[in-house]
Amino acid sequence: MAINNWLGVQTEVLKRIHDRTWKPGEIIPRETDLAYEFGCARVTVNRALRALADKGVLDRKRKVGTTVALYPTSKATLKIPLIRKEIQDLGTTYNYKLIRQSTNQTPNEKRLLTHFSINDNLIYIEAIHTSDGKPFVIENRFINQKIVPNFKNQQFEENSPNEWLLANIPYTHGEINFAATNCSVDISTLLDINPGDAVFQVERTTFDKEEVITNVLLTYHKDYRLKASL
Amino acid sequence: MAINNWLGVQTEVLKRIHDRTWKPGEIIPRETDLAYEFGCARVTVNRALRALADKGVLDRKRKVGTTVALYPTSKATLKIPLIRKEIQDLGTTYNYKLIRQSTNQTPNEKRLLTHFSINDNLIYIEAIHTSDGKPFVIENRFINQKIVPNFKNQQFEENSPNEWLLANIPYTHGEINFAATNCSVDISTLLDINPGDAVFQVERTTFDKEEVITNVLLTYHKDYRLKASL
DNA sequence: CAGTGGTCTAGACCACGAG
DNA sequence: TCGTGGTCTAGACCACTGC
Repeated sequence: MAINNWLGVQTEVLKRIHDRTWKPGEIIPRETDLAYEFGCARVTVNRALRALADKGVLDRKRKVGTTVALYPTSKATLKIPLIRKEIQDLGTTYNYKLIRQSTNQTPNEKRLLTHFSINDNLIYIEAIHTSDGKPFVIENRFINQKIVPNFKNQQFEENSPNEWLLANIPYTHGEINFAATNCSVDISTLLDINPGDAVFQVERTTFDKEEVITNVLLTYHKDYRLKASL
Repeated sequence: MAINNWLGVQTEVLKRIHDRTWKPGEIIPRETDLAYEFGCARVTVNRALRALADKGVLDRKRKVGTTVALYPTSKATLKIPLIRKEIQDLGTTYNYKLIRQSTNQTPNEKRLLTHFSINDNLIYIEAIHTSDGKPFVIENRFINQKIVPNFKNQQFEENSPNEWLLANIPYTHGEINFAATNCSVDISTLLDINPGDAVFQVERTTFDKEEVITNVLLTYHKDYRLKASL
C-alpha cells in the first residue's frame, strides 16, 4: 500500500490535484502528514513536492505550507538544439556556408548597443545554414573580439562559430528574444523567399558573468516553427 | 574548508567547468570522490550534479560517469504569463473584449485536425486583449465542448476563457508552437496594423491525458517580443 | 516564538548499462 | 559482471516567516 518512491508520490499528488481533491489555491497537508500517509520518509515527499513546485504546479512557502498553484501555466521548457543537429534530425543534409566575415567592427545597430559599448571591437560573421541545399536560417553574429585573442580569418570558413564558441568559450547565462519581422530584400534573396514575407527571428546573447561573449540574430526560413512543451 | 551544501558544490563545479579544469566532453570525478574532496555527503554532491544535469550543463550516465556537456545550450526556460498579468506588469490598463462566440463548431482548419477529430463539438471564441485601449493580442480559441458540460453563453462575456480554464479544468500537459505570419486583412483591422505586417503567433494546445481540452491561437501586435533566459 | 519547508548525513540497496 | 549514478531512510538541525 505504501508509496515509497518520489515519482509515485508525485503521481499521487498530481492525481489529487487533477480529481480536485485539492483545488487550486488550497493548501495541501504538510510533508510530515503526507509521509505518514504514504508510508515513506519525509525527504521522499519533499523531493516530489519540490519537483512539482519547480514546474509551477505547486507554491510552497515556509511556515505557511504548500498550496496548489492558481495558474499553473507558468513555465515551458524549450530545447534549443544546434542548428546542425536540428537539420540532421529532419533527415536532411546539413551544410554551412560563410558569407562574409570581418574584424574590428563597432556596434552599428541599435540592438547591439544594449549589450556592447560603442568602442568595443567586434568580429562580424554572416553565414547561412542549409537543409538539403535549401536555405534554412541566416546567421548574423557579433563576437566580442577580446574573447578570441588568436582569431584567424579562416576560423569560421568551414565550421559554424556557434559550435566553436560552445566548445571553447564557457558562458554563465544568456538572453533570448523571439520576434516576427517582414523580411528585407537582402535576407529574402538569401532565403529565396519574397521581400516582406514574415520571418521568425531569434536573437540570442550570451554572457560570461557581466561580459558579453556574442550576440546572434537568426532569421529562419518563413515556414519555420519553434516547438516547446508544457 | 569543507563545502557542505549543494549550492556550494554546484558553484564549485561550475567554477571548474568555467576555468576549464574540466573541459567539454571530459569526464569528471565520480560522486564518491567529489564528496570526499569537498568533505560532504555523497547525496549532497548528487543533488548538485543532478541539478546541473537538469539544466543541461552535465551529462550523466550510469556506469560511465558524469561528463561536461559538449553543447550546454540545450534548454531555456520560458515563462508564460497570463495575458492580463503580462499587460498589467507593463504598467498599463488591461481590458478584455469578446468578439464572437459560438457552439457546436466542428474543426474547420487544418491545424485543428491534428488535435480534434472531425466530429468533435467545439466552442469557438474570438476575443481581443488590449493594453491601455490599444490592441495587444487576438485570441482564437477552440474548446472541447465535452469538458464544459454546463456551458452558458454569458460564460466568456466578461472574462478570458484562459483564466476560467486554468482555474477550473486541470490539464496534464501541453504543446506550444511559435511562428511568424503575414497578417490577414481581418486580423490587421483588429490589431490596427497593415495587412501583410509580420505578426508573432503562439499556438497552444492543452491536454487532459489523451483528450484535448483547448487549442488557442494568439496573434500578437507586430512589435511584440517574447523573452526567455538561458 | 513556533510551525513549515529546506537541507545535511551515513549507510544501504537498487537499476542501468558497458564489457 | 560490476561500477556508476539513483534513490530511500531516520533523524537532526537550520532558515524563513506569520503571529
